[in-house]
Amino acid sequence: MKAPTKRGEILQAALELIAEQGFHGAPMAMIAERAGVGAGTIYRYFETKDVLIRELFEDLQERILADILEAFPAERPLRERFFHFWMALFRYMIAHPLHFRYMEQYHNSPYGTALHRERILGKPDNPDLFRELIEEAIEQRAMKDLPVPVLFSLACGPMIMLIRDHILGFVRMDDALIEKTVEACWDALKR
Amino acid sequence: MKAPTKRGEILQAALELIAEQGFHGAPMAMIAERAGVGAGTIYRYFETKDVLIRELFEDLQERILADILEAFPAERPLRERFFHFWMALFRYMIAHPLHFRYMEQYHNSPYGTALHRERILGKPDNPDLFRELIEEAIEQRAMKDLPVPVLFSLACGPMIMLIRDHILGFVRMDDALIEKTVEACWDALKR
DNA sequence: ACTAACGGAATGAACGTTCATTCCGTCAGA
DNA sequence: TCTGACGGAATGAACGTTCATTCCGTTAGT
Repeated sequence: MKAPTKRGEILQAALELIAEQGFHGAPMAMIAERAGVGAGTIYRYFETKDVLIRELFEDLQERILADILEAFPAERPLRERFFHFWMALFRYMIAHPLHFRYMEQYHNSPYGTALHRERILGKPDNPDLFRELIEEAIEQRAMKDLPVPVLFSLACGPMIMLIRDHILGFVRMDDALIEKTVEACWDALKR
Repeated sequence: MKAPTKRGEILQAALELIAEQGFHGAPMAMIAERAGVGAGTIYRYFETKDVLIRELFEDLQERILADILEAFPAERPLRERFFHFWMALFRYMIAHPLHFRYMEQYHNSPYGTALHRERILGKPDNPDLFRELIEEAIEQRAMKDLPVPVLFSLACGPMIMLIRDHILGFVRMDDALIEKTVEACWDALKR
């Protein structure tokens, strides 16, 4: 399929260890070992551990966005796009639990806060799909009259908690249940 | 008012450092310094750093619960109790941002997962106020027909995100906005 | 009333461990 | 033979924890 490059092996090893054990449980030596690589070799591809962590995050972010954008019904009504967005994200995370766990670790760390700040304040060069969705809905007066961060949290909050609970095995989210959940979020948002 | 005990000083110092900097940013030496205490002294009060962290969590948990239970309208209708619970929790966290940040750090760590498991599976000796609220609502058929963890996340998820955003200054939650938000959550939950 | 002995509380230098990073000898390909 | 990629031992900083020592309020003896 794809010839595994050294760089790729290192990223994959870091992903697995950090997702499963957190940043604590992923020392460079262990990442090297799992990647089948000398400890020093990592530094040929990543300047520091920090850079490795950040590049892995950006890598995953791109892959996730690409997945959601695939078959995105850009021309359909708002509600349909809202549903597509969340269903796709949910399914992706359930199919790639390591990606979710990594993103979670990343967000709950000093890295995460700076990123969140950019999202809230709407960094322009990063086309934030969900943010655009919300802003369009506000224009159409389809949503409750609440500040953007509140609307944002009404949708994101439950999703994130539920994906974690599913991955940890506390609840089984099948397609029907995901749809019902997205529906409930929509009820929270809609005017 | 209260004579500050050494134990209390240590807990307060740990709370501040961990809430502000995370577990990483709070080495024992630094906690000792801020508490105005020798490094070794901490070990007269807490067996290990682990124990210190856990006892601080339990201490905060108790204080928060006591605050919510104050003036809790136990005999009023479900909806009113739901509103009281979330309004009180919200106000408490906004008034005590360090407590919130500490709880967040704790939950996003190995400590947190075990705890969450107990909550979801319903450890009986810990009277979980919100869980009881949900279960009563299910009996009354006042809520959507969804599994408990889903209902749970529909309420908790947004609240947690919003309290963080408020503390980080991304949104200003005043009493009126909090009420509107709780209302939106209720819309997500109600049948 | 004064002092000397006592003992638990407190201290912080020192220890052992863990980690990110660097260094340098080795080896494969050109 | 020369070059640069590679591995893994070496390095030093940072951390949690320990322990020999100091400090100080209390007590017992005179």
